[in-house]
Amino acid sequence: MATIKEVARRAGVSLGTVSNVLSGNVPVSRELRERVAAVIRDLDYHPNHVARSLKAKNTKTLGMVISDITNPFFPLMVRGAEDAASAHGYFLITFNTDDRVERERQVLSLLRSRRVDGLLLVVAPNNGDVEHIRNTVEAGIPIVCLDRIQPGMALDSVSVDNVKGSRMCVQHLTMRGHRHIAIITGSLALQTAKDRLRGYKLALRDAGIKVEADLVCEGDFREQSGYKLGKNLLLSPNRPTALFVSNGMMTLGVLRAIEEIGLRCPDDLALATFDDLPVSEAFRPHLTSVAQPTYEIGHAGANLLIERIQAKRPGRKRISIVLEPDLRIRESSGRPGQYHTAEQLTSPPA
Amino acid sequence: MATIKEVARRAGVSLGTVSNVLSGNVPVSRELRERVAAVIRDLDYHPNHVARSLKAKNTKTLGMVISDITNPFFPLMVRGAEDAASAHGYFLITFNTDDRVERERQVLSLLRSRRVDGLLLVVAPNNGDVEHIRNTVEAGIPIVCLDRIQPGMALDSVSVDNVKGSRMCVQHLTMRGHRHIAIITGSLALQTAKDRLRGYKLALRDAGIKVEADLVCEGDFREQSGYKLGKNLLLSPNRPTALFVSNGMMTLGVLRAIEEIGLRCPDDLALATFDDLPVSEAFRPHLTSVAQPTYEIGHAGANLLIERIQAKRPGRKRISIVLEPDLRIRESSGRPGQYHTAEQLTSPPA
DNA sequence: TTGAAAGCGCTAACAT
DNA sequence: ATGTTAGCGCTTTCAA
Repeated sequence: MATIKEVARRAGVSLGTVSNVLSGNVPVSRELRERVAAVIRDLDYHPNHVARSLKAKNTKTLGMVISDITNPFFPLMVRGAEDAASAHGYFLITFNTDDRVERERQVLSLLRSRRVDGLLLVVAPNNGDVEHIRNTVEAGIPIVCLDRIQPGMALDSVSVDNVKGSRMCVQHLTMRGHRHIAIITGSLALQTAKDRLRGYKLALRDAGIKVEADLVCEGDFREQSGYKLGKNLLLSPNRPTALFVSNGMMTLGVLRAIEEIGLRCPDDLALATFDDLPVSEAFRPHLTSVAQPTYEIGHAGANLLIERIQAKRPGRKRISIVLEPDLRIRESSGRPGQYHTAEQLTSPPA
Repeated sequence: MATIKEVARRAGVSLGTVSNVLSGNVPVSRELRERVAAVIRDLDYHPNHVARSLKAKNTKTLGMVISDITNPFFPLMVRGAEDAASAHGYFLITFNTDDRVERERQVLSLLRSRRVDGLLLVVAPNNGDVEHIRNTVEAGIPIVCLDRIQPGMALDSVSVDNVKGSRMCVQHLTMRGHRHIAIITGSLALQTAKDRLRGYKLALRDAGIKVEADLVCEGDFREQSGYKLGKNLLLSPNRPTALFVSNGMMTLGVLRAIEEIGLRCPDDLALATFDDLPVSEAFRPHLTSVAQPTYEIGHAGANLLIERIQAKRPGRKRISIVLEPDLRIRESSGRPGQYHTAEQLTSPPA
């Protein structure tokens, strides 16, 4: 592979001149410029970005750490981040942690060796095990948390108002007349999951409904836990008339459970969920859901990160961008007035 | 950020010794080893991989070029590639081209500047505009094509037997009794799309059915084209009794068209499709489809690429791995014997 | 076993 | 406007 030296030799100019032609920072005479350009084309020369990075002490690369790209929630977020990064001349390297802290630790270490200029981080559930994150911050690497925020660690973040979103959504269920509303939460080691639970409780309180402990089930944001907990819930003697699921993947599991048991939604059970997955129009029933501006989270996150890197947003003050969720009322939560008899609202059919 | 020099100074050893401790290639006395290790921990030292790359003339990085990560077909493929890359100590950088050649050209150039060790490439529809790919190969950068193969360019590839897959699938439709079977193809600038059309034609021939030109519609593998062509087809006087769609995204569009028109599937129309998207269990009707081993394509592709890079598979001979598709018969193509009256099979209801 | 030093390809400061 | 050169952080000879 050709080097800048080779180009200089063939064009009969000095190495610095080629560099100047390339960067455009220093004026070069028309003649030399054209001679150099011609050689570059002939040789199909591509400047060695590795060498540039070593010299410049930056890599124009961002690291993005998510749980799993095959979770349909993430691709839009990644795409948003990538588009923003690209627009500013940055590369984006994405890593999956499968929500395991050990893997997150390992990934951060690799990314630091690669000298990424900054990090977009969807934290794994960690129960306070954040040494690796703290070290990274101390090493001077800017971090922007996406989607989930890390409590107790003044990091920049872009997230959604989870409390508000689930509160709106559960409120919608109470307004349909439900008083037996269950929730399947995410792992409560995540602030996101706690917040969504909090919104649920607030909505119940607003409606003067007591929280029933056996209607609150802790899942882990994965399909399987939605299936299992959904099945338990729907087969239990205290079957709820409505179910709020804290994310889209678990809802897929719940749908499977509903079908297996042979219940009909929304007739036998009203369903509403956090997340409106991209292909959800093809789901039946159409799901009432709280949509997040997923692309925007990634996009705004990358933009904020780049501003931090370029120190256009200096200072120690943390920046938290909180985006608005959007309640989309559809088929799965039933029609207005559908649920109104005492039996329907309080107990399952015999 | 600490350097190897700093570590050496603090440990009171030479710079080479630290390097030897790090690599483990050269024996170092226990004492020095421990002293160095301690300093590394204290300083939270992370070896500068950029410098290593410059020296070593490799980056331990693979480039992956796909059309669009938000297309649900790709995440599993990317994950497969990433898992394989990770297992061998490689990074994976993913880029979207949105199936535009100009963007592909640009991306390859960026990737070459970054000195990736090899490329995983899902080619964009290009009508022979492949100069940038040829240049990359000539520069000595190994390329493995995924999913789509590039005709006329002896590149390594991992793909699926598209002819066989669509032939099986359309054969299934003819065996249900259909004789008016339409196809929505992908962009015929792609070999993949041509192959799936070929399988369709073969299946018709097998069943002694003539190809009707107005039942063959060229789309572009995107949702919107499925919607539009689906709508045309279903509203045309020569409405087919069955429809084979060449990929999953276009099928989403077709489902939307079916719903808007108010047709019932499979009763009014039998539907079958290439691709079995990850969340498709939640679709209604359940789709009869040809599933591809998507994860495996990415995984095998990355493994093959790494073998090429490490020259464990030397020689000029091209390697083509062709994986088997899997026909999954479900609800959307109807029940056996469902379609048997002459009217149902030849003309739409008045 | 350990240390010293050259050099990977580039940028930028300096000299001409 | 152009050329020369030091040095980014590392690996890898080569010498000691």
